[in-house]
Amino acid sequence: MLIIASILDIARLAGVSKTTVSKVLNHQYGVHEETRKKVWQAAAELHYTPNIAARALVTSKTGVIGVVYDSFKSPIYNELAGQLESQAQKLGIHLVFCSCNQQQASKLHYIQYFMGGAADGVILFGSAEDDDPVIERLMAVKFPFVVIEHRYDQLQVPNVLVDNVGGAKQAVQYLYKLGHRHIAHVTGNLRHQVAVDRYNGFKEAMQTLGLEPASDDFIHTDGSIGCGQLAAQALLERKERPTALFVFNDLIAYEMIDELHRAGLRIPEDMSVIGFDHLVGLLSFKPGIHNLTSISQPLEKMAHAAMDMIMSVVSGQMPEPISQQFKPVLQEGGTCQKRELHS
Amino acid sequence: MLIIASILDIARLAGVSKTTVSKVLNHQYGVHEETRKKVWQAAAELHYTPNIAARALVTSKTGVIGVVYDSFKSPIYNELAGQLESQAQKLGIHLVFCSCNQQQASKLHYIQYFMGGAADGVILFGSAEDDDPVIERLMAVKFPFVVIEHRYDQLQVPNVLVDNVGGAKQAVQYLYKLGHRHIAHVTGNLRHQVAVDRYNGFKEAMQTLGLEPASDDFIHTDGSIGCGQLAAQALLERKERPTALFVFNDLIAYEMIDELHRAGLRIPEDMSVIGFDHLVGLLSFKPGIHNLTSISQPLEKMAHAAMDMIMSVVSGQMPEPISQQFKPVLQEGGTCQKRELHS
DNA sequence: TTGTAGGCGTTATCAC
DNA sequence: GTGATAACGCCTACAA
Repeated sequence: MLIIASILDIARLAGVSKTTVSKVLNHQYGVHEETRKKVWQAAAELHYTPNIAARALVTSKTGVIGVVYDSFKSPIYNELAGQLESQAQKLGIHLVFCSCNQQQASKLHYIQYFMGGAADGVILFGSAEDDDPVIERLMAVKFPFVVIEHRYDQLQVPNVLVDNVGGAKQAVQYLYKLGHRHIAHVTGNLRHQVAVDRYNGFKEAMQTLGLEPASDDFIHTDGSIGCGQLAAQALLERKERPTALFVFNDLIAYEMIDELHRAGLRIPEDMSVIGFDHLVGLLSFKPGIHNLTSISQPLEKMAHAAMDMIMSVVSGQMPEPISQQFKPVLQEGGTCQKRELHS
Repeated sequence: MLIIASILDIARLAGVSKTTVSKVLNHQYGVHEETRKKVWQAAAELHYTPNIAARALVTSKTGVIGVVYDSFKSPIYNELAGQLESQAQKLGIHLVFCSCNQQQASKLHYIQYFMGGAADGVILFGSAEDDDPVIERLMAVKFPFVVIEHRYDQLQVPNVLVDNVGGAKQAVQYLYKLGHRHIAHVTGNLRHQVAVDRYNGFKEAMQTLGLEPASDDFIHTDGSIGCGQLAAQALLERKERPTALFVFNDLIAYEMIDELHRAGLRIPEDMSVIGFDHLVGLLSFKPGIHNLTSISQPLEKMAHAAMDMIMSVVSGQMPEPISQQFKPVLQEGGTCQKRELHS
């Protein structure tokens, strides 16, 4: 039922051979002006659409890079998507995105789809701990890929990431300078490398400062929507509360602030809160009570680096350096407050 | 350099023919148990990845539906993406998303990519007025597609949409019942059908109620980030202000509220505001001062309908009905207030 | 300047 | 149960 015309159809209509049509459609050299016109006219008339499957089959190039997400739900991913798009547009290549909705099987399927000729390379986004089979697979067949957010210390994997450990340390040091001594950490899903890194950064910074967080100064979440409410409730139940919170990311921080607020706590008077990601700019259109203090990621630079990397991997050379780490920056908002030390 | 194994490689390693390998990998019937085992083992050993380009070439089926956005920037699109993903997962098919960043040329390229064998059909998202060449193209070659948000009264185009005219009318009637008589409308980008429909709905409802909006009761925006600030400033400059605003969408409404607030106006005491899209649920993690009153779209139902439609179009039959319209629902928040009539 | 022929990796038809 | 062989639509030597 589909009436997509092929080169052969054009050739017949224009009264020339397939080769000539192909030449006109691509290289455009060594063809008579007359013939060329006829071919273009026939192509237009037939609404010719090149079959990229067939073309990819013979050239093994599609001009497309696939991007695989864990989920479309996180605003930070969306922001990065926009940045990647801009870069891609400049480079004249095209990006297609997909989300595996946290399902590993689905992720593998998409990878296969891309490996099997739908893309020249993939950008993997996220740091789920069970990503390893996917990475192994890609490495085994030497399919071009770049990872964003995950960290591979052993393997030679092209990746761009943010120094999450350092970012967490910055947060702790900042709170310390403000006079806070009892600081709690609300973790993300520790099955993701990002969450582990921020967790470790927190612990290290605390130890360096001579502070020993108690076990209940770690409030664990799974990073899902609504987990901030639960975390806040857990916090509220304690008799002795910390004076400051370093929260895995802004989403959770906002959720917690909302819940703490509801319970009558004032931010930052009763509790200082610092997040991660610095989504405040992104959400500026929604006027909030609080302008969250947060650690920001240089998304534009990261997108740029990731695109450069994938392009060079696709063209056959390992990027130099193979891994790029970016420094996050603390952005002061209005959710942290100085604290007198004689508390 | 890529070392992706083919069926031929497996055949050699397993000591059988290509045909047999193909049978094992797909149909799984009429092959000896012994042989089957050998083939699977060889496939695993070689990290076999089917070449979907080649497969698509002969079967003209990919199991993938392409989704084309105007932009990744709008939160409502993301929400819908999530819904579509859920539906697709249930149906066992895969979705890849791309955004043309408002560039028509880019959109055409993606369409060609999908038409040329990367997908079995496409879902088009948005209602830019210059989409027509894309639609024409798809119709000319009878490539399966479904449109969300655009409205085609003349053409037989499979589409799902929200009754934007009706939604706008609801908003006006609601404000009228609250006692408002001087109502202004902040438009979206009128080059998009959605914006035009809401604009028309507003005008019709006003006329029906015997209210005649002045020309400066229409504040025009292009729908871009930051346009709400400008709209609010335009509003503030006027000597005689309306008592209520019907705003094209929630983003703009939030931006305006923010700006009006800054200028000392209280919402809803000094100005009632109603938006469209009902993003409040989506942004619930960021505690705001205001819980916006808004017209909500039944995104889940729409995603469901769109997926059903594209599946039936792909399988060769026109969906019945060819167009599905959904009713938006007014969700009361805290940004609209009763107004005494003796103003 | 133009045309012929071969092959990319897969599936499908039809012999053996 | 198994294996040749012919497409699918395209590109690209190489030949005319």
